[in-house]
Amino acid sequence: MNTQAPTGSPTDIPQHRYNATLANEIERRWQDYWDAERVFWTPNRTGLLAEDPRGVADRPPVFVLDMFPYPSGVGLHVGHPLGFIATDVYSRFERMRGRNVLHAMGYDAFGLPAEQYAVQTGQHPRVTTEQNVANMRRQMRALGLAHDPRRGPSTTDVAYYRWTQWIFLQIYNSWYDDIADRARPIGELVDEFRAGRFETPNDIAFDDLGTTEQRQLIDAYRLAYVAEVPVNWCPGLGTVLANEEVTPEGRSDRGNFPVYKRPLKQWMLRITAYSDRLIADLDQLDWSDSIKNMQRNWIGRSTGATISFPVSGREDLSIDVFTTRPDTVFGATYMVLAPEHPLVDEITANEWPGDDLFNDTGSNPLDMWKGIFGLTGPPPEAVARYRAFAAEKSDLERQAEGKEKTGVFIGAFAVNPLTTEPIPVFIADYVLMGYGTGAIMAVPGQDERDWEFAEEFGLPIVRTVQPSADFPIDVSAGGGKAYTGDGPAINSDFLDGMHVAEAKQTMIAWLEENGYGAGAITYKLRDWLFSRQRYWGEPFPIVYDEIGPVGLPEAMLPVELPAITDFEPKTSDDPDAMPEPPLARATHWVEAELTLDGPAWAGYGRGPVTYLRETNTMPQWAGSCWYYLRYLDPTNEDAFCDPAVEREWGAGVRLDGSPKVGLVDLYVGGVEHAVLHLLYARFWHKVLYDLGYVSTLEPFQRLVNQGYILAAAYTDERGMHVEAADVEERGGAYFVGDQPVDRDFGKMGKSLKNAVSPDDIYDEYGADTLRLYEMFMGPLETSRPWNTSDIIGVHRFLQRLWRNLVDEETGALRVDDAPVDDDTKRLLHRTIAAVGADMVTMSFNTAIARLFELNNHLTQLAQRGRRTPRAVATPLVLMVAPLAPHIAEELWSRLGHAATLAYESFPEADPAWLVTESVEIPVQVNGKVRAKVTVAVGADEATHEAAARAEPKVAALLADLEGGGASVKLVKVVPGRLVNIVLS
RNA sequence: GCCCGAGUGGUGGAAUGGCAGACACGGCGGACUCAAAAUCCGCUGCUCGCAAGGGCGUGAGGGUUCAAAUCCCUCCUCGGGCACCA
Repeated sequence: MNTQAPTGSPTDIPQHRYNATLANEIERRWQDYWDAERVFWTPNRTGLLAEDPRGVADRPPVFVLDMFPYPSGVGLHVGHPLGFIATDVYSRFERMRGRNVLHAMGYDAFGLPAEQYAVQTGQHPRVTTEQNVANMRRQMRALGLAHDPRRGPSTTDVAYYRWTQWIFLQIYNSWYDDIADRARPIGELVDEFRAGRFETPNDIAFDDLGTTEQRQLIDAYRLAYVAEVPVNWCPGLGTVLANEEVTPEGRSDRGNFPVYKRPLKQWMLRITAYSDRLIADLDQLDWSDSIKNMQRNWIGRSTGATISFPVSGREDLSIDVFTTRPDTVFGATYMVLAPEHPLVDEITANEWPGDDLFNDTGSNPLDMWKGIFGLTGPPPEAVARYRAFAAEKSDLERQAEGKEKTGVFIGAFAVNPLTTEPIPVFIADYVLMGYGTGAIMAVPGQDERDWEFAEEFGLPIVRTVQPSADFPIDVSAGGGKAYTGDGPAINSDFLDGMHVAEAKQTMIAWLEENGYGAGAITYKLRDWLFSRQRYWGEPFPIVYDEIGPVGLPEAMLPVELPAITDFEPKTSDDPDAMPEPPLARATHWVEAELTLDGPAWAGYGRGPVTYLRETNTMPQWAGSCWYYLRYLDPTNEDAFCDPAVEREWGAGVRLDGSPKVGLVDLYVGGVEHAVLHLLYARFWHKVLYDLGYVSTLEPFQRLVNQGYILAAAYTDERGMHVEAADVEERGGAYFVGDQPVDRDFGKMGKSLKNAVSPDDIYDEYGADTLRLYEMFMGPLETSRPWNTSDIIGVHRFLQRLWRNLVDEETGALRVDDAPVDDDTKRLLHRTIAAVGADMVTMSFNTAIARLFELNNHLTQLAQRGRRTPRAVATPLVLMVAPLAPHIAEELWSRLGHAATLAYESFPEADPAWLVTESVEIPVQVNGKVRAKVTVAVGADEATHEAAARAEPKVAALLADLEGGGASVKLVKVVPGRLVNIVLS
């Protein structure tokens, strides 16, 4: 594998051969040069970073962004930098296309691993974090990534998180105006109350309300608010988690600990206010359909209606339900509330209804309705028992039980407003408190879940949509199933005969007219749980008095993390343990005597008061919601980003030339952030947009999700992974020593023990080879297996490229200025055209293939004793530069250029050399290629046909076929492409 | 179950209606060498055939078309997302 001979004298190796030793020397030298000459310092047009020695600030702006990494202690493996290399190649290409390119790398450095390491070692997480950042910077530098070093903040920098806190305050100090459909400053809400445009409680004028009432009224509108909500409490981590951080199995995404639903007071961000805009604006983004679909599904918009069902015998009460099928109300034969629904306590009967209720049905289903929970006591006892049963079940158990329906009748009845019949009310855990109204009308005839429940509990089933002909129409319990398709309404009075869409419309109109409901939209998306009981995160800029939370004035930022020694959140196996954040132990910090000037409705103006600080911290997503904005203006101490600078970078265009709506031109990162980071960041950006701090509607215009690098992983007889590096192949089987092992493929990493370190690749081939190999493996978006033995191919290319320009023995340039033959010229310009086009679409693998072809052609010239023409060497080096920048800089320098090629123009193809005089095209007979003929470019169809018929093989075949009785039916000519002669 | 995406030589992949397998790895053969490495040249989808040449071929089956890896339908397999969301 080593490019040097393992034995033999050193004189065997030409002194100036491009091998790992030379590559490493070249790479280090050019990395030093780029730093020293500030080659990749990108100027802004205005503000603090406007210094512009190269005069490029007025070029069209392009902002290229990577999802910034978490600075882990274990360092990079070769799977990590795939996206970083791709954005680097693209950035360098765009710079050579005459753009002003912003490309930088920051660090997402708050979070659990640093904190857990701190817990183990007692070392402050800031220390390990900074070490890890330094280590990662070094590893990135070795790859030759062209980042502006001034623009790479860490989210843990106080100068950075000060602005994270500031943005949180903007969110806190805002409310969502549903009429204007945007966020507005909270002071304007007070204006609306004072002006009487918004109703106050009991119609008391806003200024006549007590301070507490004023504050509670206003707080209820804020985009950041404290609420007691059922949250995902993870005692094993000692913290609560966002829905997005909980796996479908009901465990923590990180650590895989069990997660329990508990009502707790927590900070929430009102992302649901943006549900519609988060869906609608996807249309203007250049993202893959799959990511857009994932976001749409996550937000989960459903249209339908809310309907009120009066509670029998309780004229003051009704049960509100949400349904997407208002056309089926005539088939609603029972109702189900979520077990924790607040109405349950109010309407649960004290006694089971008497037998007389069931006389007309002939049989008494009460015992079935009571089920196992209602057998031995009155309804309140059944409710209590069922609630205990449902709460005890973890989400995992629910999953395991599948769709087995459980529940219990609560002794109450509601009235179906359409049939006017009383229908029984149940509680069941298949109805979720968190969605819709937490209650449903059950329509077993048209809903599979309701059907199963109805069968289980002996409830009546009424079909209200006529099933299509191929559908089992047996509606008896056990005989049929729910019909969810379209068809004419039946058993539905005034809807009968209408199809679903029309029936829905008609029913909604009826409901609105008769006061039983209205059209409605619901979402699966919940508000964002924003508190974490951890140390290593951003402190909230919030204090509490006896009334509630108070936002700190901007002047009091940053709120720095207090120095403590015990970083560990209290973890437990006990689901009933309460969260206890580490910051609560910093008692001297928690208590703060402050004078906050401002309006009383915001909690201000109380003179010097001792407040208690918020002891939760923000989740890791906070810092990553806006880091790209800080890249624009990283040293600004007066604003998170100068609006003029944001406008400058937001003014670019999309690939098709139309104006962009997203700030970042190209964002590359892993698909694992499809709904977490990407949704949160869009939400924050839109709040900042509404408040006038940014000019762009969206953060990320074009998104590319890179695939993973996979690698062979090996398991022994026990199924344990073994170090892939220790495995040998013998006769198609795999062994560690004498032990046979099984091979499969998986994402490269620590857990599968199949990581390959970039350092090993540098040592053996150099960074340019690694860059080129990762780009050559396949399209950026697809996952592909790492295969160390394939690297030699791209390494050979670089060696040949070097050899074609530099004499391996003497180190002299072997380039001359003799005229270039036409074949070479045509190939050069075809290559330039193809590579340029591939760079735009980031098809780097095919761009590299084209460069191989051109270089192989030069190798063949060399075989014939021809030196490489300078007119080819120059553009070839420039085309290689974005992909393998170190060797390109070195060759560029040896070609006699004094300065970096980073700002040279990317070669442009001369159209004159792209056209040829004649072209070889296939001739098909009956759609099968039989021969090839050469025709002049621009020849007419008749000439094509004549040439095809004149071709000996074709002529012979035609004669043969015609002799057999066939005749020419059609001659299809696509000029310059092919001729197809069809006989029959 | 629902929603995406993918399936092409021994391998990674190319071709998005017009010559299937560009480019690369691997393999085979050759040149150079005492020899090896490195380098360079040639061949390399399967199959029948001494050859010339023929047949087959992009997960399976069907369809549209002069022409399908590419478009449509049905199915299979793999990957990803969601999942009692009313």
